[in-house]
Amino acid sequence: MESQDLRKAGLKVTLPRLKVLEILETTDHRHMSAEDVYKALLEMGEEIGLATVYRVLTQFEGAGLVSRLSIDGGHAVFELEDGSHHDHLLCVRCNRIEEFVDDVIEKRQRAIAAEKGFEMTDHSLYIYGICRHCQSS
Amino acid sequence: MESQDLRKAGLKVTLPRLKVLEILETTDHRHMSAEDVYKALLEMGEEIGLATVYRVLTQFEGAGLVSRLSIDGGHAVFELEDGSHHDHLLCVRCNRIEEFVDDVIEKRQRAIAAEKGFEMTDHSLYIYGICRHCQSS
DNA sequence: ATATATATGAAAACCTTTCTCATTTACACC
DNA sequence: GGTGTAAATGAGAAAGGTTTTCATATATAT
Ligand SMILES: [Mn+2]
Ligand SMILES: [Mn+2]
Ligand SMILES: [Zn+2]
Ligand SMILES: [Zn+2]
Repeated sequence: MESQDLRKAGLKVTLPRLKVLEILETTDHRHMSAEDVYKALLEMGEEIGLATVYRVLTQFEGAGLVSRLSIDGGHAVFELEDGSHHDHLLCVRCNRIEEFVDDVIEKRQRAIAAEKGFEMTDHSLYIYGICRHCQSS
Repeated sequence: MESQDLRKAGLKVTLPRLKVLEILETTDHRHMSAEDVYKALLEMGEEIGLATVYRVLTQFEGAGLVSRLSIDGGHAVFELEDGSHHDHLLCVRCNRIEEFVDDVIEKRQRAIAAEKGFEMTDHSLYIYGICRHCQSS
């Protein structure tokens, strides 16, 4: 019952919010831009404004329901938050996104921040490359 | 003699290009946005268009003379290329940028790409935090 | 010196994201 | 179930960084 998730986050339960959540939960593209979500909703026959999609996604991010990736050069994609941190591999040919977790890297990052006297608040790591699928074509 | 660098890159030797190069070589802010470079040139009394600065920096990037960092949220900064790869720590309070190299992380990235079947072409890693200077204030 | 391909500056266009504001809606309360 | 009020919405304008357009100027080969 996702209405509860919204209430818990202090957000009123509105149709646009439920619909955005529904898209994120049912898509097979785990990582979607605001535009992607917007278009998916239009195709579903929903009437929604793009500004609302941006607002709702930003609110969801604030509520910890989704997380935002800032892909190279001002283009954000969103994904449902699953509680576990991970980083991303991006195919430069087809834009496929894969996920990974690496404890060695996570630990080294903390060590580097400490060495440099930084109180680490966050990090972003993207590996770019050509995915298996695109190599054979 | 930086004229040679330009010629080697197949770029005509023009005043705007020489001046942008000069700024990058003499600034004490190793990482500068296009706007930073533009303003520095205006203060020097140079007449140059912002579009030219963007163009020249992009050409320099193509020629391997500078590298571009895409900071979180559509704002690029440039630095003179020194041949050696490094990653960055960014202070979220004062925007200070520090550099680091970590071979363990570099190696793990290659291993992860290989595991996932990616032919790695590049990567980007930013550690965000509060710098030493900003912690005591 | 001349010709020609290339570079420049100013302004307009671009693209993603945010803001404004008039209108609609959710929900607490009676 | 109505009502009031604060919050949410949609349309379009605005923002902010970057790129494009196009007429003019410049570098370089001959
Ligand atoms: Mn992900
Ligand atoms: Mn650097
Ligand atoms: Zn691919
Ligand atoms: Zn700082």
